[in-house]
Amino acid sequence: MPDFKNDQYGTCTLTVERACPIELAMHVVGSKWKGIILYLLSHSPMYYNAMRREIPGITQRILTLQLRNLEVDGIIERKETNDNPKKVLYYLTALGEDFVPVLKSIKSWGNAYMSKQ
Amino acid sequence: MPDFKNDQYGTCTLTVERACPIELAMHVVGSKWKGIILYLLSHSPMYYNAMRREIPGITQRILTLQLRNLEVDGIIERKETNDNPKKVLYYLTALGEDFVPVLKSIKSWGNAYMSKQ
DNA sequence: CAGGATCCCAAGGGATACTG
DNA sequence: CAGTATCCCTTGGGATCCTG
Repeated sequence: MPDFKNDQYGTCTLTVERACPIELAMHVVGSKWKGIILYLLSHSPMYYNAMRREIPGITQRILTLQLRNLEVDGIIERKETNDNPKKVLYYLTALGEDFVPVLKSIKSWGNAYMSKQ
Repeated sequence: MPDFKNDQYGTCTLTVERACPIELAMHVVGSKWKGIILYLLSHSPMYYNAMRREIPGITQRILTLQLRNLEVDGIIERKETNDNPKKVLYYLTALGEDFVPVLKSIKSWGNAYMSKQ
């Protein structure tokens, strides 16, 4: 888990709220790829390469990086199998599952947005 | 309005969906400050400097930049008064209003996240 | 009051090659 | 299969000063 006492979120100065749940949420999930990754995992746990195939534009480095970030932030977990070659399964934590409804509302708004262009 | 035919969202290659409403939504609102800005505007229209005061960490350049982006993307609108010196009022469009429930769910998840640290 | 202009920096992201 | 290792580049964001 990250140490929020020692980063920007520990000393958030926004006056409308005593803290910044929105900025915090944006920090955790608001990158180019995290939304898609979480959307995939909201349907079922997935192995690394399966995820890669479902997100054609992403590179291995970036996918691994984003997965690590989500893991550190407690949104997902990874589990290695004993197979050879080994496989790594990624899945949502309880916190990650809690985010699924948020993701759904983001998705439906995105769809409405696209239809209005 | 941006020309989505000529950017990445026009040729999105994600296979799970024919298009990427989530990536699109993240693109539109997923920056460090946009969430806060929209949250403020969800309560009431605001003048430029009032917004600045409510978001202490932001610089003028960045605030203006984010407001311009949101305006181009059709999420907010700006209206100048005839006062001297002039004032500029920012407020949500219908599309922006549609995003408010999304923002609320993001906020409540963020609060839950913070309480679990 | 609501910005524009300039300069600068760090982070996120991308391309490619390699490996236990 | 699931990553590392390098190298590079663009973008978001920040600091400071100036203005109609």
